[in-house]
Amino acid sequence: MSARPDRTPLPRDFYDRPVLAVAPDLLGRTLVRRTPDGPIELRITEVEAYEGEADPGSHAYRGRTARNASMFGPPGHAYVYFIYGMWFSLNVVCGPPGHASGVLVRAGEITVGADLARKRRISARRDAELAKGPARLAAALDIDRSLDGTDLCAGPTAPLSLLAGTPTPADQVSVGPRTGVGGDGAHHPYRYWITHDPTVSPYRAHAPRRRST
DNA sequence: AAAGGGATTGCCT
DNA sequence: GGCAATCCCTTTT
Repeated sequence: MSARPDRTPLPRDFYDRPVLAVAPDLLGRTLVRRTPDGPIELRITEVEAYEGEADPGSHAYRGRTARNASMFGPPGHAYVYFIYGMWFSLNVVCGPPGHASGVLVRAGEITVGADLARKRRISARRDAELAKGPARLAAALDIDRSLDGTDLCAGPTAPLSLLAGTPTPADQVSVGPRTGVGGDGAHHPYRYWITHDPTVSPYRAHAPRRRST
């Protein structure tokens, strides 16, 4: 028999570690989004690590701005950013204060409130597509910039929390290069997912860039 | 299954 | 001004 998911919030010190330790440890954890209509819960199946100011692929690379301020704050908080004119994505801030590292939550399985998620994800054909990809995940859970900076360790009245859930054994975790980042960083073990999980987003190589005229 | 282009706003140089 | 940690639809294999 499998153990029931642990409903205890992950403690602050869970996040106060190097991002490459935190990222794979987030797989299988439970993200809870509390909406006026009811809770939506998601089991995390895919994540990507961003190593702060030293990482060319990170939003923190060019230093602190109003947009990325949450990444420079204390660990265990959300960093939500707006991208491509229409989408939001959720990051979990980790590492000691000032490191500005975080984990992009890329995909997951909706375990509670699929009916609520589906209202915001009309185009999803199957339940596995509800949160397959970072912007889809944010849409399914009704996450936008108003949740930027949310304390993920807070109690059951918080709009967004991260519970211990069920950690994923190392032999069920796959590792690969990040999407969209070339050069040296491409070889680092930055992207983690639960092997063979149907909710993991398909790998896409870096899109070839078109020349401007 | 894979690949390409359009959508659409905010941010940084 | 140009691009961005993307998605979705269409076209092609």
